[in-house]
Amino acid sequence: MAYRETEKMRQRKAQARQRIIDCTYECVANGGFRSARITRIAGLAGVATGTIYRHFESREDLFAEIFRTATQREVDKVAEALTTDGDAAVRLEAALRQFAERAMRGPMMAWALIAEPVDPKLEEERLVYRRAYAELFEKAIRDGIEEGCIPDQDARQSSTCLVGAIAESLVGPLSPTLAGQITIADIDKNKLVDSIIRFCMQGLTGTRR
Amino acid sequence: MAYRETEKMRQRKAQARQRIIDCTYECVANGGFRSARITRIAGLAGVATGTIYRHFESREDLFAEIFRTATQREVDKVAEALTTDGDAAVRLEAALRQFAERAMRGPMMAWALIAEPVDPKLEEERLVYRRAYAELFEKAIRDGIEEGCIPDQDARQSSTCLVGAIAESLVGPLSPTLAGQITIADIDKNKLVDSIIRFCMQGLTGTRR
DNA sequence: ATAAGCAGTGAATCATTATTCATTTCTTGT
DNA sequence: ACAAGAAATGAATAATGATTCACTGCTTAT
Repeated sequence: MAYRETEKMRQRKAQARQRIIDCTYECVANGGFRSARITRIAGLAGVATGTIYRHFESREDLFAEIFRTATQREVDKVAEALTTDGDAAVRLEAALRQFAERAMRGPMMAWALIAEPVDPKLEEERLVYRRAYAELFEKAIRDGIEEGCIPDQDARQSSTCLVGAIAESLVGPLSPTLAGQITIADIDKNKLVDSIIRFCMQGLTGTRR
Repeated sequence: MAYRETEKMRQRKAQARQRIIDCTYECVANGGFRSARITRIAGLAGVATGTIYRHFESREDLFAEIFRTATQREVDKVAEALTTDGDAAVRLEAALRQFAERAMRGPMMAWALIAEPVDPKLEEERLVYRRAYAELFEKAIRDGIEEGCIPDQDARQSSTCLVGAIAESLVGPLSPTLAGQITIADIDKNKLVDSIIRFCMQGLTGTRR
């Protein structure tokens, strides 16, 4: 035996893997999953197409990993927003705002995660992702019910409605035919986010403000 | 000139075309667009694959037509529900209920129309379709604002939220991996529809009931 | 009956990309 | 320096289904 995997090699491989991930992320953030061809990713990462398959089982697998990573990043941000000061209703509002605003800041990636037509395997990941958001919201709603700042309701159902209302409201503005071509003014973005949130908070609290 | 298209022939062609449409509809209602292969549709309709192309430009075109037909049927039903007696809020509630209940009655078709990943051209049709719903709701909301039974708000934005909240709430229960395998009891369906609608109506009116 | 022209046919073609794998290049321990 | 293995390569392959088109067979008007 002459060759034995060494630390240096392990690192080099890890780097290549990371480079592939980064380049895939970039491709997706640029044109969605559909347009992210293996050859293009390989080219960007400076490896041969075959090399991709030494690091990932398949294209779907690679995409699933990107999806999870990107998702986790977003979900974490929303979770973080839920830790701000204030009662549960205030925290929820902050979280909803975080969700919507981040989506508008990276529209193509948001579209890819929320609405782009994808293969069944990725679609499953997407359901997990939407569930993750819904669960965060659900928890906050329950807290609010306990605190008394949100009236009693089916927290799970309401959280699902929240995710749907936001996602639907964003799909139009995020659609890649529009995004990039039309630049949505910041003031419009704010108005959009505000009105989404008003609807959502009313839906939750049954209270106008 | 010896052959001239006659009424009989025109009808026969129209029949073939209709048969193709019907069979495509059936395929889609059974397994969504993705699984509706041209060969299968042709087989069901009792024509050769080539014949499909004498009636439709392409698969996408055929699908677009099915999509529009199926959509129109649904939108009409919702529009009809909006003509019932009562104030705008009551009418809206009836419409939302119609939307949700019909979706649960034909889950696979509903999924195909609402959530199935489809090609870009169909995706465009889908946006039109969602817009159509949103516009109906929007009109009703404006009516409600005038009547005074719904508080002043961005009707367009609210209508979008309504569509999103309902669609999202249904996606889980409609998902084809579940639908057909798990049979949702009628009582659960009713509960689901009720809680979706409660959220939506609160979101609109800012009033608990 | 016949010829002209259209409708129907379905096997063969095409297009698109992900994936493979025989070959080459690089690493390592002796 | 060398042999043993591992990693990288990328041209060739595979798989999938939509679409085509040269041909067959009806319909029609005379």
